Amino acid sequence: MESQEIEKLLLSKGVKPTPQRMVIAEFLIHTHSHPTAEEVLEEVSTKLPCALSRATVYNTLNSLVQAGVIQEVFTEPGKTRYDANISDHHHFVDVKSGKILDIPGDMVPKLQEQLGAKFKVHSYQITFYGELNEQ
Amino acid sequence: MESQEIEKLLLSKGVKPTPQRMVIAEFLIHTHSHPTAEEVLEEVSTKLPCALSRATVYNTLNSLVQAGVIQEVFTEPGKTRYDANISDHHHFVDVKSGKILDIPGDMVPKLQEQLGAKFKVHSYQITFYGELNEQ
DNA sequence: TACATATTTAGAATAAGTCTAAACTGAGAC
DNA sequence: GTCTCAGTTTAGACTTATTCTAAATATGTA
Ligand SMILES: [Mn+2]
Ligand SMILES: [Mn+2]
Ligand SMILES: [Zn+2]
Ligand SMILES: [Zn+2]
Repeated sequence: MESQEIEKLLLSKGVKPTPQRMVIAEFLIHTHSHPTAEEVLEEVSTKLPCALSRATVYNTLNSLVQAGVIQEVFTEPGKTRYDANISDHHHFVDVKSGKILDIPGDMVPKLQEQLGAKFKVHSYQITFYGELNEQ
Repeated sequence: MESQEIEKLLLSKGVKPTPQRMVIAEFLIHTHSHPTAEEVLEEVSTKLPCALSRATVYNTLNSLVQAGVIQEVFTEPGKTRYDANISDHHHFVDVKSGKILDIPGDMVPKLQEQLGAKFKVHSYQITFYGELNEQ
């Protein structure tokens, strides 16, 4: 995605595209690594001429979640990860490498209607733990 | 479950049933509330004639997870919850009350085989977020 | 009893995340 | 062009969940 498209995306979601927000959003949109806030800070601060504070990283991540530009991913205790892929998808944790891969929503059956009348499901999240097979 | 059964359970899993471990295991086995470590400490320390330290609560919870007597449940960032229900099941978070309910595994289709040859799934966890309907 | 080992303890340390109050920025109003 | 003000960023303090540490206790065995 081009920088200009990202700028338009933020504007369309009501987030003012400041330089700090732009570089964080660009990083998230261009990676598939599901980084933590700390990883975002490390990666992004090198690409910036000026300093970038921890508070701004957290503020920006929370704003982008709020605005629906990115989502939080919980796969392990004590750490929140961030994901610019907001399409219908789930996650596969390779327990060997710790890598987190996207599993498209259509690779699993739809579960929205499975729980009957008692539960009104807004959303659901499947986390798979396992190993990537060779090749 | 009787106290003696719980004692046998711990012994069978190689966990020595000390008084602290017993009272923590009993509390977890008798609740459906998916408590945090802090909640376990609060609840259990009132039932004990002596003091119970935070470290022992965390050590015991980790030992019980290790031994397969209980499992960790991640439904929100920054908090680990504990669950003595180790049967095949998933979780429903009522976003109004915050309550976490068990969803038996057979209420959703089996997903083990869905991901094809590339992924070897050891386990998976579905978290539903939504509302409980009336009645 | 004596010794070794496992367990528990209080409190220090760490790490993720939030809050605060001051400094900075940029878009109008004049 | 300066003034003003709301919004943003900042460094660092703070909070909270969890782990670590080193000393004290309990347990099991010889
Ligand atoms: Mn992608
Ligand atoms: Mn039950
Ligand atoms: Zn993803
Ligand atoms: Zn459960």
